[in-house]
Amino acid sequence: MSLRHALLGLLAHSPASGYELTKQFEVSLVHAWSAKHSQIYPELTRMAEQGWVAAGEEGARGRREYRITDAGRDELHRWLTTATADRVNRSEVMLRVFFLWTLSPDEAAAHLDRLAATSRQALAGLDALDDHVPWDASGSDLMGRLALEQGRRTATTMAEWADWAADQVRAGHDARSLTDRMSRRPA
Amino acid sequence: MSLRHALLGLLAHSPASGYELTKQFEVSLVHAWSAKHSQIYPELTRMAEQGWVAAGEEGARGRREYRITDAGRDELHRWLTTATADRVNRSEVMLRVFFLWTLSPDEAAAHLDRLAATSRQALAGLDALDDHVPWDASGSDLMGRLALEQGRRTATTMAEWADWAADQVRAGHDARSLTDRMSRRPA
DNA sequence: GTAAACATGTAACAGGTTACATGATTGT
DNA sequence: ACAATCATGTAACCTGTTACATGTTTAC
Repeated sequence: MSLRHALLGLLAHSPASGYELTKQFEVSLVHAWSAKHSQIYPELTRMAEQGWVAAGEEGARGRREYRITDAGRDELHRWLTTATADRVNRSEVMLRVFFLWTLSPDEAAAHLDRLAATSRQALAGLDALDDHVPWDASGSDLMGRLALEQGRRTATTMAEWADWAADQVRAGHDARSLTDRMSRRPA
Repeated sequence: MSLRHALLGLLAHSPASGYELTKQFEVSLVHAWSAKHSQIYPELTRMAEQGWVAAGEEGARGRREYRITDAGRDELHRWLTTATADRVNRSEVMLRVFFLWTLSPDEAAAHLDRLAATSRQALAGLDALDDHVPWDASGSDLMGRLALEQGRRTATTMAEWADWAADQVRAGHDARSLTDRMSRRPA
């Protein structure tokens, strides 16, 4: 389960309340993982029982701050260094592509055009995020910037692929057979 | 829910039993979605109740074949053409990257090297798949090849990013501050 | 005073995985 | 005869989302 490790990672940076952790999922971590408060609060309770985190005194407005324990840091390190088979990619976007053949060529090409536009919008959003985040020289901000760059490259790749795929579909529509025109990777 | 639509998409190609659909998830669709037979069988029952698919007679070994109905085709078309906000990306890979700062620079760089290697393995797997699948000129095979190309491009992007990120981490380790050396996108 | 933000929790449900359970047919 | 593959189903459990529910503090 990744949620526990996401929480450990956030708490490794500094102690925080469930409320604050929820906000961090909404902002900094949103492109990698997400979680609602209704999942986070019970999870923190279980992690405290397990000894990975420790709950502090109850503060103002019932705020309870959690801090990571040594056992928690050990578990975080174990999770980061033990190679685990990654869970299968689930992509609704790609699922749709598989079934685009059931649409008319015009509809399919339009769908791919929209996909390219959406990817470029996502890219613009990441650029804007980069501009407005006050990055410092800390290790965690550094990794945040590496992750952001990954997002940029992935969004760019998706946009360029969608352009290419739309071209392929349109070329196939114009000619007798799309297959003849498919550019395949060089042998 | 995407499972229903994945099943509709597969049945749009040809009628099939739950068993056959399960196999198709394991093979052709595995890079886009996955589902176990224990999820597929009850889902087909519900879809039949809803009128999106129709169950045929029970054949040998209790085999029951489902075919898509007109209502099912309508729903598939609606799903493909109605723009739906894509569910948030969940990536355990990127989640780990966010927390690499808790490791030593050597460990972090090694992690990114492994990530690059894994991506190149995935790329090789996709190339092998392309070679051994008997593609024909049908629309569904065409879309399969477009999706495969997307996988190739994404894997390549990930590998190149991981190489770059590992360099950044190592450069930061060698120098006083990693930030000075981070290449940022041009304004 | 009142709206916004802080702060925490529970319940019901949907989606998905693992494990349990059974039986028929085909190939060797 | 035995193993592999075909073929279907249920139950328990885990993860995650939406909705319900409550009370405090700060800023205007």
